[in-house]
Amino acid sequence: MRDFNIDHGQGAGGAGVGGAGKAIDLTSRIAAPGFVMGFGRNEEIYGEEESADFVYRVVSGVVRTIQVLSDGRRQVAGFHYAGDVFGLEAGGTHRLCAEAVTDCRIALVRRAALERAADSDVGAARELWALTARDLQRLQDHMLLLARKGAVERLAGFLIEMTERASGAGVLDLPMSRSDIADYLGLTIETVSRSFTQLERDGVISLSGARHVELRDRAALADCAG
Amino acid sequence: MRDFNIDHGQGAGGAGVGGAGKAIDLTSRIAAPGFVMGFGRNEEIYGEEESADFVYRVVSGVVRTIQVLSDGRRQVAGFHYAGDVFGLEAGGTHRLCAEAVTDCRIALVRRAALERAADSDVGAARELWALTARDLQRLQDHMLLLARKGAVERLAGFLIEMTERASGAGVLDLPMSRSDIADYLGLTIETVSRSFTQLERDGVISLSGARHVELRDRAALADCAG
DNA sequence: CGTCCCCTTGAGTTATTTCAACACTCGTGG
DNA sequence: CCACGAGTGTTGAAATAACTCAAGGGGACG
Repeated sequence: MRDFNIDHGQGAGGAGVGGAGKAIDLTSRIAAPGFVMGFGRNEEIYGEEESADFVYRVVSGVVRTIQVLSDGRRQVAGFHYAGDVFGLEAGGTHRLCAEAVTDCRIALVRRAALERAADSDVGAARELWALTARDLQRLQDHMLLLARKGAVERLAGFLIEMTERASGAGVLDLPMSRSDIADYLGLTIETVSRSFTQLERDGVISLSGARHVELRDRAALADCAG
Repeated sequence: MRDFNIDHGQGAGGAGVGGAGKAIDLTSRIAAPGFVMGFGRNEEIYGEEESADFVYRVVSGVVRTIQVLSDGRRQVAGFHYAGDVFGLEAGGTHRLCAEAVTDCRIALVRRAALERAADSDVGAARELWALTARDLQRLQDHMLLLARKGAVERLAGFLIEMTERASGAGVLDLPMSRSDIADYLGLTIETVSRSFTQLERDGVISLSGARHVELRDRAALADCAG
């Protein structure tokens, strides 16, 4: 977090949040004097073991949170899209690190401000809890995928998850690399690639370039996901 | 939850909690008029999709929470020992189901009571959040294990996790079956069994019966866990 | 003493990884 | 404008880890 590309001002107004009220909006209840920073592709937003002084919200772009094993094996814990909050910890330090998948703008909120808000406002406290609970729930589903599903099932599950997040347009845009997908799904890039081709051969999806996926048969895709 | 084996009274006093203050004690801050129920081995405590009217605390015995895939594939999400709280949901329904691994006694607390407490007492609200956050953290570690580790590493990781929970005695007691362990680690019972034998061959552990494990070389075990 | 259940072990199969080669895209500089 | 190289994705062939199927062992309990 070295390069200060600060975009001071009403960090709230930006892109992404509003919408159908689905995304929990940290700033709706909490008077957060957030400021916005820009990050370039693959830039680190915060590191593992760093003290968790801030909570982050994606204004635009995509972010990944990752965990690294001592010997270098990497696990992508999740992808975060516009409106998503990440980096919220109950304890004092970050357990994952966060990196920009694409160029992105991130709103920062001081953790201390949230603590204060939670201490006085019951609704705010509940909102923080809900955010953590939502992460937990997503992780449970992901755990089932990792523990019990085959390569094609995992990829199908991933595509469905991404459809739910990105705009509902016919063509799904995947800003992350094969390597990111592989590390999210607990596979190798080769297996991810082969699974893509298999889904395409089966007529479930159609690829145009590596990052654009057209979902031809959503029911079949859901089927593949198990 | 059909067989009502209720053991009314001061559900708080029971076994398990106290200790070194490590376990978060739901009843310390929250005046919970909990009551205690007994469950037999393999009995269901609550089911998936059941409405989450209660939160549970293990008084004695061991509990597993599980997830089942439509085609029957099973995933054990976690094991819960005396003092552990489980079944706490931010939403209204249980996402997992819970079963008794051994005969056990479980303290039940009305969810509504907790909600009320959280609305008036900031500390209680924070405690609920902390419980969820702790689950989340454990799940992140587990996800890394599932996604990126080999069979022996997974088993070693499991044994270390269990040592941290059970009493620190030299011999570790594993009340759960090989099938439970396999479903927790995303393996088959055969692979779990083979991994046990390999750790024994390598002089890391020593088995006496299937459920008693002596940790001969804890450093080597930690090594195996990666 | 026999039966049941669970655990272990072996042998063959399968899914995924590993290693290696090749194709595509996209800037950069000649 | 084309050649080049780096980065990224795909494909093939061989190796390997884990799974499946099958058989046998041992303890608990009637």
